[in-house]
Parts: sequence; structure tokens; C-alpha cells
Amino acid sequence: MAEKIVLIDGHSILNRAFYGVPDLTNAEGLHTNAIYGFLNILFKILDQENPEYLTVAFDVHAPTFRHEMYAEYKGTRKPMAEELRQQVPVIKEVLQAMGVKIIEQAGLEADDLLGTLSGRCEKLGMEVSVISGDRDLLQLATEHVKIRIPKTKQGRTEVEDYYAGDVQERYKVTPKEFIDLKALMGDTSDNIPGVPSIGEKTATKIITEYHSIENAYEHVDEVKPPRASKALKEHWDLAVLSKELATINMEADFAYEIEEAKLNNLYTEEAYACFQRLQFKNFLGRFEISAPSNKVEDAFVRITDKREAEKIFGQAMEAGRIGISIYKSTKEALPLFASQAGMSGIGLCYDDSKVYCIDTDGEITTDWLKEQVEQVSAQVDCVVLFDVKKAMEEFEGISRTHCFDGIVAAYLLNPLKNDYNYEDVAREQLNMIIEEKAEDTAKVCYEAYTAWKAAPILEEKLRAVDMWKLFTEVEMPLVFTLYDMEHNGVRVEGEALKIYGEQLGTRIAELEKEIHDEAGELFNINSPKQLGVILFEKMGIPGGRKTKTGYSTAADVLEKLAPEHTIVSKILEYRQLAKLKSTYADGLAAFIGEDGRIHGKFNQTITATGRISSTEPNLQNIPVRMELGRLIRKVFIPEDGYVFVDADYSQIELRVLAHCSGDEKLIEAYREEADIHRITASQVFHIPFDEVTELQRRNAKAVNFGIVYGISSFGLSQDLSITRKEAAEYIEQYFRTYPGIKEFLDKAVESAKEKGYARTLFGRRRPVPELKSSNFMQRSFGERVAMNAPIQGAAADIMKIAMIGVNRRLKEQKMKSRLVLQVHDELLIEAYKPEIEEIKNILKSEMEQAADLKVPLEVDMHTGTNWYEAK
DNA sequence: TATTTCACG
DNA sequence: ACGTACGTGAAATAT
Repeated sequence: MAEKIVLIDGHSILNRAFYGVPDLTNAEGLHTNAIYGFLNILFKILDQENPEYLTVAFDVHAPTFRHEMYAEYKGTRKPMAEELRQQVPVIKEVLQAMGVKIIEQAGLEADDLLGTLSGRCEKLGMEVSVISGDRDLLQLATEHVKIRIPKTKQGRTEVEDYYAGDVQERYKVTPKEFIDLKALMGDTSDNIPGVPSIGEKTATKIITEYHSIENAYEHVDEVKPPRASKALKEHWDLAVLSKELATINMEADFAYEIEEAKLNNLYTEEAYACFQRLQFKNFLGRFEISAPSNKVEDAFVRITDKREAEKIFGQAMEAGRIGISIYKSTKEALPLFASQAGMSGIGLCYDDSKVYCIDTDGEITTDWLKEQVEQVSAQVDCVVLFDVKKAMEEFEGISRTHCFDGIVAAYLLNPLKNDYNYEDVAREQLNMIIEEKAEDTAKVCYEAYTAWKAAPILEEKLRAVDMWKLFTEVEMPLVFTLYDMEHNGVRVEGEALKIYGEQLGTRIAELEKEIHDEAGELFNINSPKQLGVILFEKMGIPGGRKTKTGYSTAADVLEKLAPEHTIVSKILEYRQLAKLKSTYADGLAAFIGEDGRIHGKFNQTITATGRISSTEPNLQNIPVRMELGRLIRKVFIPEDGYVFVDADYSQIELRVLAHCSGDEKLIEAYREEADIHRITASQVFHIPFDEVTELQRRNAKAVNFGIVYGISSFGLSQDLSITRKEAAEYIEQYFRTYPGIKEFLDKAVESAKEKGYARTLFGRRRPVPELKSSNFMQRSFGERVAMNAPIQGAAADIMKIAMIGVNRRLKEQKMKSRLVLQVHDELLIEAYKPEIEEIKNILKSEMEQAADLKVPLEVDMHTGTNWYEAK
């Protein structure tokens, strides 16, 4: 059997993949759809052909790939979309990592490289497959050179194959004649002009008869139809030029060593790393779990002997920095008790030579281990862990001043990722790939090693981007503040919650019956799909917006219909109650612990802007706007002998904006400490303060909010139910009144475009990759993000600083009062009655002094015997 | 697992 | 011509 080579037209396949695969992005915000599609095609071809050789050809300069959708517009060559452009170097990296031969040569197009190579290989007696999305290459087909054109049909890629005979069959001309065919009919997508007024039909007729344009020209007077004859005479120069353009050079001069194209194992460690970074999980299965030749693993030691462990902890005490990891055995604990399963060992690393896994299997008890770790933590300069807050479930007493949390550091460096773990840190910071299927001992050692090894690198990077201070003075202390808050929990009255839920249940059942009666049939009201059909088809109510799956039944759509149709208002009420019952009444009840309190999680590494998030349950979205929902807050109660003190910042984001923009008028407005929205209305609409109407105030308020979100006329018009034009006028008027703000927002966008990230007062960064998008919508989103992130982020920073301060005071003064909730601009403290006044002082001063802005930070405070009263 | 809806700042 | 406000999380249904 002859040897086989596969030749790939790199840009053509990448381009095809880009438009054929829906947009994908990895955690870093890098677009990956074209790479994914390319590899899909590559693997499919390789699986089918199993060739001995493989080569991918690229053009050196590919600045003007046209958008397929614009191909019909003659001569319009759009610059390559940014989302595609950024993937070109990455696919080359991936191919290199897989050991695939890449050729590119200045001055030569990929076509010429492919043509020449296919000829050379055929002469060597090989079978050649050329993979391209471009039909131009059909001229290369012979009996041994097969042109393969992948097509994406309904998500699946199918490949059309053309040997010389297939070209003849499909186009009625030989591959060589195909060039002449192109010369006559032209190809707008490839900037080949062709002869005017000659299309595919005529061209085929002429070439099948005369076999070449030259021969046709010799018999030009006989060429039929007369229209074509005339065109050929008049535009002969165009035909010649077109033929030249369409002809692929098969004699190009470039060096190529066939042995370099020999296909070896594609599934290398480097390739594995690439695929992990790109998050191509379904390709990872192609990799054999090859044992890593990692030297680090030789340093792993499992310790079960207490004497040895003592010695090791003794040495660790002397170290400057230690890395620690925890593992909980999954084997022994029954799933039912998994949540209670204690620690069964730790990983410990304090230098390059050894990484220990200290196990509680033998005489070493968990309590002893905890004691050792806590003692060591106080001795060394730096204890590195991944997820310190979680580790504190085991090591409550760990040093609060010497900790370095690897995931928090990784989050600051890139807050856009979905999750943070030591495997990613090892890969990103240490260039080390950790195999998935490592054993417990290996895993725990790898984690401890990564912690120890990566910390100085993370520190260096944080310093380099000016976030070291933010990390050490805000984020790390916050870890412990959040731990305390979670640990404290908030008391919730389960019995009252149950009654509330039951009341909702009764009313929900009534509404359900009424709705079904009016609809005339039983259906699931919770299903937007079924509901849409009932309302807009069966009942014939004029539907509004559509979603990608059907009619929108969102509240703002239904509200417009409610006055006309009683069923719609009942549905709205049903929705509201169903939400309250499922999410809040039943939802919260499930989280009440044995101690009668909810210990929700406060997450530090979730949001892109620096805010904290709340889960299991979400305690940051307890209803407040509607009275019925707000009643839920009555079940949040303090312990006996305590009351709630609730403190919230007054318009912290607008104040941050006033400070950052330095706009004199806005700053002045805040110094007057009056109703800011009213002042805004008065200044924007040129009306005396006292004559501002409620409507004007509401509009001004909406604009103020809009500014913080990254204003757009569309968004504002939606919010105020006005036309886009009117909204645009409001905005323009606003910017005229506060020119400093306009300037600030413009600069925020400009700076983010230039630097690639938005930045807060305190140095926190948020990358904004969308700003580089060629897609208008994406780019506009990026612009709004660039305006919003510095404001929302700085407000988050300020609150974090305040929380740390408040918690520190509580501890320093050994108070019984405790911090229980944070809701972005609000803190809730369960205050011991004798301490109430002091708590108020602490809250006020720590919150107002958290940052020194050009406008005062103002805090509103209330007390109450439940959260409803205290707000 | 994705989509839709809706609760909060 | 494009089709949106910024940031979250949970529940339910559809796939």
C-alpha cells in the first residue's frame, strides 16, 4: 500500500470552522470556536485516513479573510474578525504541541504550498489528501490526489471528496480545465474578476467545448452564445488575468523535508495542557493516561508514623513558607455521612526536596494534626493554602495574619474564571500538568507542593499589576471576616416560615384553579412554553416579544396585558407567590440548621467586579421591594437578648462616581446632603429644586442608575417606557449638566480599550476582552462594562474594607455582637443589647471612614427585633 | 445541561 | 443593521 499524506489548508479550514461553530470562549475570555471546529475536522480526517504524514499550510499574512456573508458584495474584503484573528496563533501553538508540521512561507500563498506539495508527494508515489474549504483547489485533483471539502450540515461535518474523475463528473471539466472555468466565470469570494456576463452555465459550455480559454479565443467568432463571444473578445485581458490569478503554482520554491511531516503521537503532554487551557473536555478523552514523568512525584512521601510527623512539623516550623492541603477520605465515609467526614490527612510542603502526605490512619489523630498545623502556622511567615475559608473548617485557629490563599490570588489576577483550583494554578503558574486520576496521596501532595511553589510567583504577579496591597490588606483579611460571618450564621424562625409558606400555598391553589378555569384546560402555569401557547395562541391575546424558544411571558410583557385580561393578572400574582414559596419559604427552610440558624456561604471568588456573592442559600436577594415578599424578613430574628442593627450606604455607587469623575456639580450636590435625585432633576431640567415633580425626580433617578450601568439610550428608554429619542435627549442633557461625568466615562472606556481591563480606585482589575470584538453588540457590552466595573468595583472594595474594620473592632473589643449578613451596600449585625450604642458607633465610623472620597460617605442605620423592622 | 423567569444590590 | 441596561443565584421546565 502506498503511503498517505494529509495536507491541510490551515486558514481555509479555520475560517470555515469559525463560521460553522457557535461562539465558544474559555475561562480567559479567549474565543475558541474556530480552533475547536478545526480540531474536530482534523481528528475526523485522521481517524478516517490514518495517514503516515501530515502537514498544515498557512498564509503568512492573512489580514483580509472575507466574511462569508459579505462574499456576495464584490470586492469587499473585510478585515478578519478579531475573534478569529486571535485564534490563529493559538491553533498554531496547538498543532506545534501535537508535533504537527506547519509550513508557511513569505511571498507564497497556502494554495501554492499545497499545490507544490501535492505534486511532489504524488511523484514520490504517495496518496495525497488535500483538505480545504476552498473549491479553487479542485484543480489539484488527480488519480492520486484527492481534494476533500468539509461541510457542516446540521452540526455534523461531512466531507465531499474529489478525485480527478469526481471533478469531471460534478463540473463536466477536468481539474486543469477547472482553472479556465474559473477564469471565465470568476469568483467573487476570491477576488477573481472573470469575464463579465459569463456565468457558470456559459463558462461550462465553453470549456467543455474548447478545453481552454486560449483555444476558445482562437475560435472566438464561433463561440456561442454571441453575447459570450462578444464578452470574450472585449475582455480577453480580464480572462487572462483571471486565469493567472486562479492558477495555483505547482513549482513553488521552498524547502520541505518529508520526514518532518511524519505523524507521531499527537497526544503529548503539551497538547494535553493546551486542551485543558482551551477547555476542550471532549478531546481530552483522546489522550491515553500516560504516566507523567514528573520529577515532583518522586518527592512525595506518605507519613503515618507520629514520630516522623513530629520531626517534619519541627522542620516546618523553621521554614519561611509552607504549603498545606487537606484531604478527606472518600472511600471510608458512607455517602450519607460524607458531609460529616472529617479530615483524614494533610499535604505539607516547605521545600523542593520533599512533599509529605501526613495521614491519620495510624496513631496520628485529627486533633493532633490540627494542633500541629495551627502551631506551625503561627511560627512561619507564610502559610499557603487553596481556599483558606474552607480549610478553617478544620483549622479554626490557623494564623489569621500569615495566610496566603492561592485561589483568592488567582481570582484577583483573573476574576473572569468560573472556578479556581490548584490544578489550574499549577498549569498557569508552574507550567505543570497534573493528571486527573492521581491517587489521594499524590493529589494532596501536588496541592501542597503547588501552594508552596506558586505563592511567590503569584505574589510577584500581583505586585506587577499593583494588586499586592489589595490582596494583603483587603482580600486576605476578608477571608476571615467572611469565615466569621458564615460561622455566625443568621437565626431564622422555622415555624413562622412554615406558616408563611402554608398561607402562600392556599392562595396559590386558589389562583391555580381560577387560571385553569379561565383557560378552559389544565396546564402547567410554571412552564413559559405552555403558558405562551395558552395565552397567545389558544386565547388569542396579542403576544409581544419572542424569546429564542417561543413567546416571552416575562413580567414586563404580561403587565402590559394585565388590565385587559383578568387571567394575566392572576398569572402574575401566581408567579409572585410561587416564587416566594419555592425559593424563599421552602427554600430557606431547607437550610435552617440544628442551631436554628442559616449558615449560608459568602463567596469571594465569583464576581467579575469584586463583589461578594451569596449561595446555599442566597441571602443577598431576600425580597424587600414588594410588601408581601418583604414580610419574609420577619422570620430573620436575633437571638434572645440581642437586636438587629442594619446599616446601609446611601447611594454608594453614585458617590464613587462623583469622586472618580471629580465633577464639580455632582460633588457639590452631594455636599449639600439633600435628595440627590431631586437635585439632579432640578439641574438637568433647569427647574427650581422645590418645583421638581415626582415624574421628573423619577426620571432623574433612572438616569442616575443608568449612568452607573454604562448608560445606553435603549436601556433607559426601556426602563422609563419612553422612546429611544427621548431617552437620548435625557442623557445628552445629563452630560451637559455634568460634563465631568461624560469625560470620566469616556476615559474609562478608552483606557479599558487600550489596556484590556477596567480598574477601580483600589487597583482591582477586570479584564474586558469584549472591547476587541468585531461584533457590535459584544463591543457595546464591553463599553458598558468598562464604565460600570470601576464604579461597582470600587463600591465593593469600600464595603469590604468596612466589613473588615467592623469585624476587627468587634473582636478587638471582645464584643458579643456579631456580623451576620452583607448585602452589597448593607451590613446586618446581631447586636448584644448592652452593646447597641457601641455597635452603632462602630458601624457608622468604620463604614463612613472606609474610604476618603471627595464626597462624604453616608450611612443609614436602623434597629429592630427582626430584619423587616431593622431595614 | 440550557433556558426562562424573577428575587436582590 | 445590529438588539441591550451592570452585577448576582435559585427554581422550574424543557432538552
